Amino acid sequence: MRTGIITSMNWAEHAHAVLNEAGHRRGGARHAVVDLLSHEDCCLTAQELHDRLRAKGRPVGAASIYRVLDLLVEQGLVERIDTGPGSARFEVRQPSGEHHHHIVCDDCGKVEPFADEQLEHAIHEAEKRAGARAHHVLLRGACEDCRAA
Amino acid sequence: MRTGIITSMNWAEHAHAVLNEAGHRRGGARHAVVDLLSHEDCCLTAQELHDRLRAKGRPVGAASIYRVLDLLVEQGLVERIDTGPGSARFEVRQPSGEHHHHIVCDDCGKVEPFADEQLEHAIHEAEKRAGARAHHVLLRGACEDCRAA
DNA sequence: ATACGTGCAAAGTATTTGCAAACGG
DNA sequence: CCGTTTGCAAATACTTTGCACGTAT
Repeated sequence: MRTGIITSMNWAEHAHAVLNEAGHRRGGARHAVVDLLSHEDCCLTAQELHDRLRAKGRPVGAASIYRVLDLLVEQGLVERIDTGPGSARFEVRQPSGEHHHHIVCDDCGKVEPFADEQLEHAIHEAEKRAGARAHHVLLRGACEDCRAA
Repeated sequence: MRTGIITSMNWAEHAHAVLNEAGHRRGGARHAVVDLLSHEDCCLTAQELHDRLRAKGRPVGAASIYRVLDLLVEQGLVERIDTGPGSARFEVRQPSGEHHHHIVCDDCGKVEPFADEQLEHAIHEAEKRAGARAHHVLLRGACEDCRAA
């Protein structure tokens, strides 16, 4: 996925525009979360967002992180992905619809992105048949690190 | 899915056999949970199990339910499915590998099963390519009830 | 008899909510 | 200025753990 940087700016702009449109103001916490998310290529947990923002010297209260994420999910700007117990993950939704799925390591819990053209096609067909409008696939298996160990 | 009743007995037997094999004794709580699960066609939350067992007049402590479920997942007898925040869902895993996926209603949160032959095929291909050994698909969209409303 | 299973209650996490202060437009 | 956003702390919801007792083998 080499498009992260290129589209990040677009997504951040897009996100602020949508929020503005919906009558939301641009506060510091929200800006920080949107900015951080826009530079990520794969999903993060609320905790990871919290930690990274603090590390960046722009700490944001946990509650605000959850509130901002809720808002973003509600506006369709972010996808919520439940990869297992303990914590939900959040990832930017490109307006183009371009996206990937995830493979979770059974052993260490690491989450990695993967994309598959054919699978995507089959899912869109299934979506139509079922009358759904979004989807997500989770694969499970040992990651390279754990396979080696 | 018309096979629920027919295979339930087999699965319950299978489950007890596997647990026995692994050196586990057959206590009351475990039996009650296995029995209930075996009669279900779709996934239940721990809370739902708790409630239904109580309603059946065979109350089981919440802790035991979680412990039994952990054990069943560990032995590959049950699949854990995270459909959203709040609670994980659990569903029997047929030894045959036969299974379905789920569609979650954006509105009311209801979870319904769906199966798709072609999709299943595409996923198996993707699994091979990614080196995974299990998968699960979640679709999202309004359910019939909510579409009507 | 003895180790595993169970239930209760206490402890942990992740997330949500109430509220007063800070802030954007 | 006024309503939104934020951060803190308290509250909640779900799940796990510690421990004493019950029970299967």
